Amino acid sequence: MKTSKFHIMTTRETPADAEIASHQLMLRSGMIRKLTAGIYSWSPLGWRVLKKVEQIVREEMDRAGYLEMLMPAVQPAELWKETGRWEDFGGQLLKILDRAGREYVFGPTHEEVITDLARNELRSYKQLPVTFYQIQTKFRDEIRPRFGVMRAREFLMKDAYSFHIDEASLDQTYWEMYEVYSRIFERAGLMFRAVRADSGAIGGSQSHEFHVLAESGEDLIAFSTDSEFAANVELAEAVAPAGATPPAKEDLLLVDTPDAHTINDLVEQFGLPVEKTVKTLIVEAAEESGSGFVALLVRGDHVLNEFKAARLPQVATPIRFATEDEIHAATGAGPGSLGPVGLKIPAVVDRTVAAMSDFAAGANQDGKHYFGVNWGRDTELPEQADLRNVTEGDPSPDGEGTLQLARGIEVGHIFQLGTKYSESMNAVVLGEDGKSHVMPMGCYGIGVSRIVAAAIEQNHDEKGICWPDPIAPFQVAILPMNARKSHRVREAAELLYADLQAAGVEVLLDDRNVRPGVMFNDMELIGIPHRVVIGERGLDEGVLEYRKRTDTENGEIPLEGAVEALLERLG
RNA sequence: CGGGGUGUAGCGCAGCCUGGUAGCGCAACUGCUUUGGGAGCAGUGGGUCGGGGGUUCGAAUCCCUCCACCCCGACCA
Repeated sequence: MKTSKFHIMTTRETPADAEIASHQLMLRSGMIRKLTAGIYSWSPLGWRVLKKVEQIVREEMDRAGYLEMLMPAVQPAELWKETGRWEDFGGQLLKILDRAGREYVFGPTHEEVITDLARNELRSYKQLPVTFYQIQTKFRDEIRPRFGVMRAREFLMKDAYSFHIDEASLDQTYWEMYEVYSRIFERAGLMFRAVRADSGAIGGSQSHEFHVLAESGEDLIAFSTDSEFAANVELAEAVAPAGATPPAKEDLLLVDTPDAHTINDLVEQFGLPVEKTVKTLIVEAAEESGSGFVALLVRGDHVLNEFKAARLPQVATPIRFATEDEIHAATGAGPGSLGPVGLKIPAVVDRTVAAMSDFAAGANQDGKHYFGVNWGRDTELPEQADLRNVTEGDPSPDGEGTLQLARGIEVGHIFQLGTKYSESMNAVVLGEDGKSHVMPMGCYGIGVSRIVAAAIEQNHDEKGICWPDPIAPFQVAILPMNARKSHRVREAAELLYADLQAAGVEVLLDDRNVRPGVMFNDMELIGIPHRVVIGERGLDEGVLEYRKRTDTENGEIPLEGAVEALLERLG
């Protein structure tokens, strides 16, 4: 491709409403253009990248023996009413009417359609297991679309669905899919982690999310230094401290702390180590507990995990923090002066807190704290539970290694659905035993368009995008210097261009009559991984200038055999 | 859905408070010069000032209303 024939639409200025790097760079490089909130056009340049990702996904799915198909984007409401999701899916479901006033949805996902197909087509266990997939535009009416195609309303997704005679078969395909997904992200050249996700209300089902690691990720994940363990921070267990609680060394001391209303104040004003402080949070109690409010205690530098807290039988669901007035009424003190000693309401302490000694906490009197608090001696140790978010350095819940934290962008999700849809839609086959069996199902999604944005988040610098080779729109950019004046340069560029194309390389020749700086900046912004500069100077010496996008220094390759030399570098 | 903000040339913005015939930078187009890191000079084109209504001799500017977009939150997991 030549730039003169390929619509390059780079911009120097950053659009005002783009916040994160990938969004800015996709707009500046001209990969996408916004049509309306959360809905984007993909330019010829962007489309090349999207197709690359799509093709990697397709090849790996095909290789695993999964069957590609295409389902309708527009689906009748009846199917969604059958599974109850017409109501349950919520506002993200885009409902549309046809001219006769019949109700439809624009598919945000396709469990209903595929299950309908399966119940009509699948009759015998001999046809199982089978996995169908499609790569298709989905629409979810996000409450707040943002970050460009990262969280768009319309997006490209690969969704797959598997059908089985029993749970064991489902489990087998599930783990197979886990490997397929891992290969896909590896092939795309991305750093990723498979993260165990919440099995949640559905219970017992396996579920993993695949996250591309990037600082701007919306999810915080914890993973072990030494094992495969990885989990969303909100779901990772904070392991109870090993070893016995250190013995008390200090006496209980009531201290005037008129200006200390937060843990920070306490640490700054009294020079206490934050690990020796405890904070007390008051939430509404479950009705049957009859106490009105419950205190939750975590170490000063720890963060209460609302998921974990909400699961406590003592705590009302949904979880609600007490107001300042309620706290006063329940404890006799303000929120900045609460603690376990002399507390009038029931409390639950984090397991880390339970193992602390000689710590500081509010005295339940305004403007006073106790220092040197010890369990048992100064107050009864309340019930213990895992209440906090894990932090970096915590032991891994699986006992191997310690936890590290990283931000991730969810680009894939695999799930053992079980019979949720097959049961409500009566998708059954005859088994070997001659009886009807409801088919357990799995579903497996990959956000194809999101991967493009995630890849940029993970691979960019101050000049622009740094595509991993496998998903770059072009592999090589040829920049002729002053081609207008130099027929030698022009000819050398055309020759190399033709030779690389003949060798099957995707190459972009910048034949625009623009200054070199423009070419350099555009090609770096667009992120083409390999750059060849052709100039009179080099031709005199029989060399071409070569530079990898992520390198900081220029290299040279001999004009003689340049194609072969380049092919080697493309890997 | 609640709160906040913004809509003026393709992009980024000023003008609005204090009403008087719409401007700057970048981009685009033409010509000449220039060509190893976003060129210089000269010239040109481009605007329903988000839409509708009102006040006024006169509205980008003031008032009402609708719409769109952005940010924070809630929701969702």
